[in-house]
Amino acid sequence: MARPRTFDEQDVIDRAMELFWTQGYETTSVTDLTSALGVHPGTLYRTFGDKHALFLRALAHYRARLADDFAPTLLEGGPVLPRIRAVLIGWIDLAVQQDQPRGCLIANTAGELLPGDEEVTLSVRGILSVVEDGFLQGLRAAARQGEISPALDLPAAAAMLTMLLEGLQVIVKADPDPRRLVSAVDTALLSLASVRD
Amino acid sequence: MARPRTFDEQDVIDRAMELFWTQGYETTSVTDLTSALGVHPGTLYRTFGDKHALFLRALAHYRARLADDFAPTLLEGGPVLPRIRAVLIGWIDLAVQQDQPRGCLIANTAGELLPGDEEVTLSVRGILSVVEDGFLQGLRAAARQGEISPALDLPAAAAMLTMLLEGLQVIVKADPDPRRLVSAVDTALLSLASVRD
DNA sequence: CCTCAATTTGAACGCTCGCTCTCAAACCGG
DNA sequence: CCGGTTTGAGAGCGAGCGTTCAAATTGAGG
Repeated sequence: MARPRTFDEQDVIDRAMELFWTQGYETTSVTDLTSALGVHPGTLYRTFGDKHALFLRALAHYRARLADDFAPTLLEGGPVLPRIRAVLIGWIDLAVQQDQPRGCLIANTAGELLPGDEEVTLSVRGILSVVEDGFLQGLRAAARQGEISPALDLPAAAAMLTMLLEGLQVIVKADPDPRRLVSAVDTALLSLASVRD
Repeated sequence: MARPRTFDEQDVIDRAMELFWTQGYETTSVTDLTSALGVHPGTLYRTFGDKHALFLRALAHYRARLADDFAPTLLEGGPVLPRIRAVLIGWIDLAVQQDQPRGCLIANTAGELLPGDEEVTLSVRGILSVVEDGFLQGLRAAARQGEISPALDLPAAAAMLTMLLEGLQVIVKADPDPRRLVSAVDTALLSLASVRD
């Protein structure tokens, strides 16, 4: 029995995430947020607390999206390594096709706010573990199907792929030449498949 | 025939680089700089221009230090792959031994300021090319000495190692567990050495 | 149709930011 | 010992920051 909201909370969080992703945390002012989201300061602060809390919500939203897509895509069936390659290449395309490569929200956030901001550090760590765990599940499936050697240290290989992905996101912001990036990814996967027991 | 300076310009740049590295660009205020460097605002602005210009000087200083150390260390003689491993592990140790892992100035800067800041983007791109070129020289030496297959795409492998290094610097800020990082590096190098022609 | 809780609204707060300006102090050639 | 020039010192600038608050607006319940 009160006035209903004129905005959808999830939608606002999603748009805030996009803004933080493109511009970074410090660079995105509350004024930017209110004008881009069509939400006035008072509303924003009553709904989300403050800018920092909204950012944490945006990170959680990112994690949720990732958890829904990432591991399932890798495990859809059939050969896994080409699927891992497709995911990595997809990230490159996503970053390059923008007029300005915006990289990865996680890599950007880590560079800007870690390790000083403890809450954000915990959130980023959680998201990275989603990625790493996804890769690990994919690699286990690949080992079962004989795509890679069972002698491989799979958790270590998953960590390596996670590093490759995040490193990719750093490089792409400085020099978005897709070919070099793709060939580097191919070399990494070719190497992984070359390990014999 | 004028009053001499009481500070060393290179020393100030070096300390400013440390501060930017630890805290990030936006988070480091001019007040932080003046108090930590013992240089007053007026002096700082007359000597370096502004905060942004000082940051560019710090990046150039970082590049100079890297160019002096990186490739030469890789090419000192003997097997190269263990040397590449030592360099990567050295980066991990450097990041972890601090009370707070501060990662890599380049990865942090890329996350925070790229691609919006064009001058910084150019500088970061240059530094990354120093790293990548160093790896490439190392890999060429490794190929000559039979440590890796001549069938490997060496530029692609150098790009892959650069990504691995930068990705490492992202991960270490979120979860500075050295063992997982080291095993990931080992897996990457083992894989590279496993490629046959 | 009135009531009342929750929302929208936008002005305004205190604060810190990057930066500038003025002025005295320090040095060196003559 | 003095003139000229650059330095050190630090108070202070406007602008923008994140944030708050009181008033106007809205709409469902009794």
